[in-house]
Amino acid sequence: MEWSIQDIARTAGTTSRTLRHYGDIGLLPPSRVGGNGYRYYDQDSLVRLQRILLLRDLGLGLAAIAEVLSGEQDTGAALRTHLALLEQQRRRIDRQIESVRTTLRKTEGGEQLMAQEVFDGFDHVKYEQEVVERWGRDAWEKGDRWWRSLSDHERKGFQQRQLDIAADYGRACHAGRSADSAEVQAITQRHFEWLSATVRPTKEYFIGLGEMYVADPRFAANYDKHGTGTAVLVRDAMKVYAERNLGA
Amino acid sequence: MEWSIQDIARTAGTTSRTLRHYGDIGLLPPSRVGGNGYRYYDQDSLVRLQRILLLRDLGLGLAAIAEVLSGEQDTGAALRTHLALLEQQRRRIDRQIESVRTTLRKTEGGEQLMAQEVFDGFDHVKYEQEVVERWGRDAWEKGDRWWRSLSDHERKGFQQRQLDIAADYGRACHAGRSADSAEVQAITQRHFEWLSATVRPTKEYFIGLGEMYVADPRFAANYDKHGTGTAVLVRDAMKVYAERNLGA
DNA sequence: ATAGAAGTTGACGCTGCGTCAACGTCAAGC
DNA sequence: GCTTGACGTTGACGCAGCGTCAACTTCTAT
Repeated sequence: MEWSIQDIARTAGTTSRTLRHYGDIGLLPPSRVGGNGYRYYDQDSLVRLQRILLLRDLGLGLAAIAEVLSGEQDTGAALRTHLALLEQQRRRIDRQIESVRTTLRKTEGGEQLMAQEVFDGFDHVKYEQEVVERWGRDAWEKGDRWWRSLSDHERKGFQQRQLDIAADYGRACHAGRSADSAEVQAITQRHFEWLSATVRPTKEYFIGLGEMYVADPRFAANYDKHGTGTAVLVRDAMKVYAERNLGA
Repeated sequence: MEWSIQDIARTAGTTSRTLRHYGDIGLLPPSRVGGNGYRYYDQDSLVRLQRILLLRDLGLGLAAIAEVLSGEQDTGAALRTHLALLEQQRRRIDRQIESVRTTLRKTEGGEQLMAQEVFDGFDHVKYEQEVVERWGRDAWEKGDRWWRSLSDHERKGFQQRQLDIAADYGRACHAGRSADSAEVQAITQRHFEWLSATVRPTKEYFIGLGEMYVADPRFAANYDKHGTGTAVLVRDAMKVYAERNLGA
């Protein structure tokens, strides 16, 4: 028995375009092509098509399907590989959903849509290269191990303390305090302690970090959102603190 | 302050190609373009870029991001829409994972990779149009309601009985029984009863169904996998059964 | 002055078809 | 025998979001 392209398309629940596509890429050649160029399909074609569509519904790509059907790859292996891939996707989606929910809560709570608490949140993977360049691989690895060792709760707490510090800087800035004022230096003291949780900052490190805060808008934005100029104040305060309290 | 394209790309953790793309589509134009064509970005650009990347990490499309950032669409609404979309995707993935697992179990169990137990598994949605054409909308809706009313367990059982019947037909065919033999007619009796669970088949319906089994490879394959010619035997047996037992 | 790094503008590639466009075929009715 | 309409064909573009050459021009440092 032989069917036209539309016949096959309809019975299999797909479209003629798809069939021509499968023909073009050699996945499902017509069993016969008429002198007029018409494609005709037989029973075997249809069985093959069913398998293709089945695998496709499972989410496999056409290339993978071709491999399975040509027997180059056994079905079980292909499915297991694909399963792993699907599970990975699912985790990704789950993470995204979580992130979106969080972001949603934040924006609904009136917070600005801002970059994550960069660095202060230690997005280590993303900034690994940069951190390594600036402070050396040792510092990176140490910080990373430490960060990973924390529980979710601890991480949140750590970030929260950072947010509080930033907010306090902001208020001080708004109140017109100078970088070397006792008030600001007290905040910087907390800032220093907060940072000490990971690496014991040296004088240069601490000053350099301060400069980073203004030079790199990713960081600056996190402070300046509490008022323009806060980032500059922070930098100066850190410099003063370092020179007063950290040995050469 | 002003940065080159690479500076921005590095600090934001993306590539210059991406930035040019965003420039091309108007999502993030450079703050300045030099006489030599070089792109330069300022602090505002970077903040905007951060927001873009944040939203992108949440999975939003560039078009959606553009809307949000231009203020045409409020962030909350966009995020909620997106959240719904993500959840939908997750359900899809979950279903796929389930299907792949099932298929995997089946193929590992030695079963052939075959099209699902078509029709006999009542893939109603897929074949709705066809069923309606052949047997009318009433029959469809009745069958559909019935099928939906079943539990998963019941559905499996129903499919299993069908598989058993098909296998028995296959054995009878292999043994050379004729369509009007008592043995085959006994199987057909079960077949009829099985079908009666959904619609009380009329004579014409039952005969027509038999013809469908051979005319349509989707169905034929499900019988002929037990041996070539089984589908034909089934058709004939059904015809005999209908004429003997079903009133005009 | 010259090398090498970094910049530019195209343009193709990838996935899986949907969707025209422009044109040939075939069965049916007048 | 001609028209009509349904169905067929082969291109080719479009889509999302950049990666990846390619072929040049510019900046920077020696």
